[in-house]
Amino acid sequence: MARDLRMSRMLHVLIHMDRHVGRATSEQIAQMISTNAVVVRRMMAGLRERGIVTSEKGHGGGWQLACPLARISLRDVYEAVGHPPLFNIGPQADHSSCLVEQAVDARLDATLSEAEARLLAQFSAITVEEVAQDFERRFAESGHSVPFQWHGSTAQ
Amino acid sequence: MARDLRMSRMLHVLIHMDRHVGRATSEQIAQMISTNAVVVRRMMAGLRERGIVTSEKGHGGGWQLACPLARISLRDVYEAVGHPPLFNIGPQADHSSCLVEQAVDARLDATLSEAEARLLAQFSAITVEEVAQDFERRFAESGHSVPFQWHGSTAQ
DNA sequence: TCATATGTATCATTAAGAGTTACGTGATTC
DNA sequence: GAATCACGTAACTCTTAATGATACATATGA
Repeated sequence: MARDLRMSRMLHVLIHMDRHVGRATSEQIAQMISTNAVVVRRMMAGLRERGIVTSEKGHGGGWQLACPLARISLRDVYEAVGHPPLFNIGPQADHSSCLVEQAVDARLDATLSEAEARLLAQFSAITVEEVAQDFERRFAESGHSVPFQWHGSTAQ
Repeated sequence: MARDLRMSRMLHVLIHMDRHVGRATSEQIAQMISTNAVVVRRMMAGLRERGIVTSEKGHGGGWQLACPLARISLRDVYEAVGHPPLFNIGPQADHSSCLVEQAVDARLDATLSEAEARLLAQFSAITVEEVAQDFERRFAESGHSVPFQWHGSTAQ
């Protein structure tokens, strides 16, 4: 597919959850981001392992934030969804016996690694709360009457 | 597929071509990078348009460097192979009416755009000649008797 | 005129994310 | 304790983009 959407989608979900009363089911979350409940559980599993969200089974179950958005960085979310490869370009994974190819791969790897480190540092410096505030500004400018646009069915 | 290999492969090819006497056919180049001659022509077309290489048809034809490696930056090569998307992560391409999603996408796009600009600046600052010198160092340390490891059949 | 090599359209293959179905397990409600 | 709800997860299919392969046209040189 085009590219990995998990980080973007999880940020979207986390901010909605922060404004969501009580628990949200996988089905409700799936409707927020226009996808399937199984896809949601797959993504959320990584966040649960890191203590960002909790899940409960059975009646009244679902997902809930386990910490304030101010304590979650974009880096945390990136790692939680499985730290997918950042770049779409780069050398082949396997090693060649050709010294030219080795030199090219090494130089490209080094350049990309440096860029990756810088980008991850940026992610570390941005909290989900900051992004939520971006949304608040947009909302204030829009003049809507609800704190966010709720796509799915009403909360439990 | 895993990721876009064109930039890496083209760098590999350009350095080989710089050490190659006369013209190299698509078939010979394809063997250098273990692929198909048509794939090579597809990649090289972009380089020809930018004046990096020239091509000749018929007997004795093939590809030839049109300028010294010192005049070609990694950025030039990146653009020549069609500037493929740099990142494997990011928001969905289409726009949503959800203000939360808009805020997330905008913040992510901004962060990635900044990272992209920095990486492209890095690419602009590195010439293919520098990478060729990386190879020369590796070669000197390896103690081989030929200036590079030629994978294909002997040159014309 | 024939062999050679590029130019290109068209289709097949491949890899990874995303989507879907099916079924198991635990928790709540009745 | 039976039914229902919701997560947990395995095992598929679908989609997309890069890559690989085939076929054929065109141009060039021997």
